[in-house]
Amino acid sequence: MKRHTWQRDAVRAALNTRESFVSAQQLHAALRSGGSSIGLATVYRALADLAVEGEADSLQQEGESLYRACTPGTHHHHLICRRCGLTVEIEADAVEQWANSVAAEHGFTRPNHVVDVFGYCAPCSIAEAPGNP
Amino acid sequence: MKRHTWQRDAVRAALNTRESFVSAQQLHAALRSGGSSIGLATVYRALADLAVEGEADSLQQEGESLYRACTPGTHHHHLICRRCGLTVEIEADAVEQWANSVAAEHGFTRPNHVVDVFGYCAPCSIAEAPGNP
DNA sequence: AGGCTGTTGATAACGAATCTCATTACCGTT
DNA sequence: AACGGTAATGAGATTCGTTATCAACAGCCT
Repeated sequence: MKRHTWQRDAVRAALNTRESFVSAQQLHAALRSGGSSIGLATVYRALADLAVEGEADSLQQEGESLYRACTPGTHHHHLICRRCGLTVEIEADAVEQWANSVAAEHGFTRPNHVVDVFGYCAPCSIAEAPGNP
Repeated sequence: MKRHTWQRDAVRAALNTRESFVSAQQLHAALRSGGSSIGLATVYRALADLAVEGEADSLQQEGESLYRACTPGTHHHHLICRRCGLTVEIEADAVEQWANSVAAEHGFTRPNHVVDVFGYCAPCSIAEAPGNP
């Protein structure tokens, strides 16, 4: 049976204050520096649970898992700034259908897909323009 | 200046014999058990180079990097069997354009994208059918 | 052949993530 | 309100993929 703890709430709350993907370690550090005594393992467990329950999205980058709060119940993808991490949720019905049909064409069943778009957001495009180190 | 060594060739050759994604460690083990004395670090370096030069594709799964030989010079994505790893290269012009336009719509520049489709290939669909453990 | 220098490989070091297990505290029951 | 079982916690140890170190080696140019 599943229990309600202040630690889970703290992780969920901390995740909701951000609009970019963060690692478990970053979140743990932020919570600790905010005065919490939460443990690292608990942050990992809470994030994994949130991802399973559909309250958070996760992606892997450079060998670590990043998490972000998401609007539950909707299937969506992400547009992510490679520089500052700013993330926008995007819908892509056309891509969903393409993925399903390309899988079917090759005899694949139970299709899943990973679709993420990376780039430089408007502010970061200016900041990192050629000649602006 | 870049030098030509038998180790790089061995890694490239080993990669070309496979049509699924493999980890650096798997490749290293295969090469060693094939009589080679190549070092693990060298396999990592060779794979990283091949990926940069466009001779290999890479993806991250469960915290490790997997590599696969690819047809150089073409931009493509992958349809990957979650059970046996069988991989098919797929073209997706429509998805490229969608990615570019969705990035532009939100003011993002220099768009990249990660698009991979996972599923069960035909043989594995049968092997893992509900009721076939 | 000689020498410069990029490459190799055994090992150490690193870091993210997980496991262990004694302790804590949530929550339905009484 | 006290109880008790039991899921959750957290400090530390552990695992495992990957990278750094550095002396020895070997490719390539002259």
